[in-house]
Amino acid sequence: MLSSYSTADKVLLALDCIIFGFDQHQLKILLIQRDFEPEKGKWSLIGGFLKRTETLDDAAKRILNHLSGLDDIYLEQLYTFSEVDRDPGERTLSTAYYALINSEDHKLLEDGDYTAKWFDIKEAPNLIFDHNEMVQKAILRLRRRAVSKPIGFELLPEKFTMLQLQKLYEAILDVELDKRNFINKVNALDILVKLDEKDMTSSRKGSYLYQFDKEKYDQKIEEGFTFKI
Amino acid sequence: MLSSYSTADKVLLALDCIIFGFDQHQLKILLIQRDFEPEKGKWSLIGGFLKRTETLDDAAKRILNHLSGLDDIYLEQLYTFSEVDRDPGERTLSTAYYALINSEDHKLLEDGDYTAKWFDIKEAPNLIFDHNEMVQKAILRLRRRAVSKPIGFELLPEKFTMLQLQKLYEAILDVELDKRNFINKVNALDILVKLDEKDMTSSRKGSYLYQFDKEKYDQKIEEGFTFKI
DNA sequence: GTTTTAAGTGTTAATTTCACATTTAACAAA
DNA sequence: TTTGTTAAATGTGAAATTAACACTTAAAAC
Repeated sequence: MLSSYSTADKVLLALDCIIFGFDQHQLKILLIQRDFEPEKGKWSLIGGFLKRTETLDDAAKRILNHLSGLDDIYLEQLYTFSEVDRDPGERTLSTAYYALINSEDHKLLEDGDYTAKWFDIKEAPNLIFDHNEMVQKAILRLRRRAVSKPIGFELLPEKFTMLQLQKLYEAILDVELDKRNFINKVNALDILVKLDEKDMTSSRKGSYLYQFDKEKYDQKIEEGFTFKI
Repeated sequence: MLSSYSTADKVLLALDCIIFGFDQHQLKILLIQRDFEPEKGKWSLIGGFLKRTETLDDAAKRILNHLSGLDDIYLEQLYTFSEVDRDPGERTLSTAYYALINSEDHKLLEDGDYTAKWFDIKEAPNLIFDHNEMVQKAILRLRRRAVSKPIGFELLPEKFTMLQLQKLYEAILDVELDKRNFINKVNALDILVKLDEKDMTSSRKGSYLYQFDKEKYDQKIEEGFTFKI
């Protein structure tokens, strides 16, 4: 027998964001140290509660916008966590989202409620509630997505070198890649524009900068192309 | 500023199940015709509301058990749908799950509240709310999962022929596969047991029955094996 | 014993992936 | 202005995987 609306229980629905960044070496996540109860002083994901008048995507955007001032952040819903006692306060479910931001370009906003800090995904502190589990799930999802969708570029500055792109994929996939094979593969995709501009910070010779060509990518997708790294 | 528990809104959380079956030819989904309001008479997924004392997985199992009497059904959380006006009744979010059941072995239970019926995924009627979207997402998820995890067997009887397995994958992936290549690939996985028993219903010669060997699969996974069809 | 029907089986070509080392551009130092 | 230094740029061949493809066999029906 299906429950009717009237007899069904209402619950609090929270939303937690795993915010990924990349610092040219390691994949990072942004965590906050809570200045409020419960679990004051502990590290956690950035989160908030869903409002009656917004979708989960809206709520995720709102929370990220509040943190960063940005509203063009890559976001994807991950999973809804529902253990009965996951939050010791009240019966609360939480839908986790993950976000990809270019941590170089984007300064984070200050907020009296918390201090935010980037952590290497391999060196993150223990988190409250089920947030560790959320992070693990997000890493796995990011790994699967990054090889089948061109979302990695969200973590890089608009212009990047091939080596940066390679290091990014190495960090996401937690593997070492061969330079020539990687470049050959990326070039074969034919979705990057090689600029006339060089990044001179890393060597005397300088290395060419590239840009993701979204229009070209979209067109190729229409023609049946599949992205695969 | 993060919302505190006290000011946060509570919402109804529904749960809808996309129940997949396979009839030797086509991938099917189980739908019900609602005998109750709202949307009485229309087709919809099987669903219910989350109770305060259960997890989403629990709720999904409860709903499926009520329908089928079974409690060993393959289940996976799909996505949480949250459009503000997705349910015209009350502000309701819905977490969609998909389930795989062997529709031959398992008789469905009767229920006064609705009539349940199997539909080819390609011939399903229009559904209420955002249920069409849920089904589409479930099909895509099933496609991705079925090639990387041995979940297809959940849709087959315990003993099956190679042709049945091939037809199943053809139905899931919506492609035609080459018989010899498919068998070679499956045999190379080395996770099936070939029985001494034949299915004589389909030909004079009869075709050998196979069984999925879960222990062997689990052991191979531990040794670093990856399933891939 | 002949026919019928679906089951069962293997090889080759094509493509993709992987491993691997030398040359080049730009600046710095002599 | 030559030489040294450093990271960037570049291609090929072997190995593995995937894709294409057609004939033989077992069992029952007649």
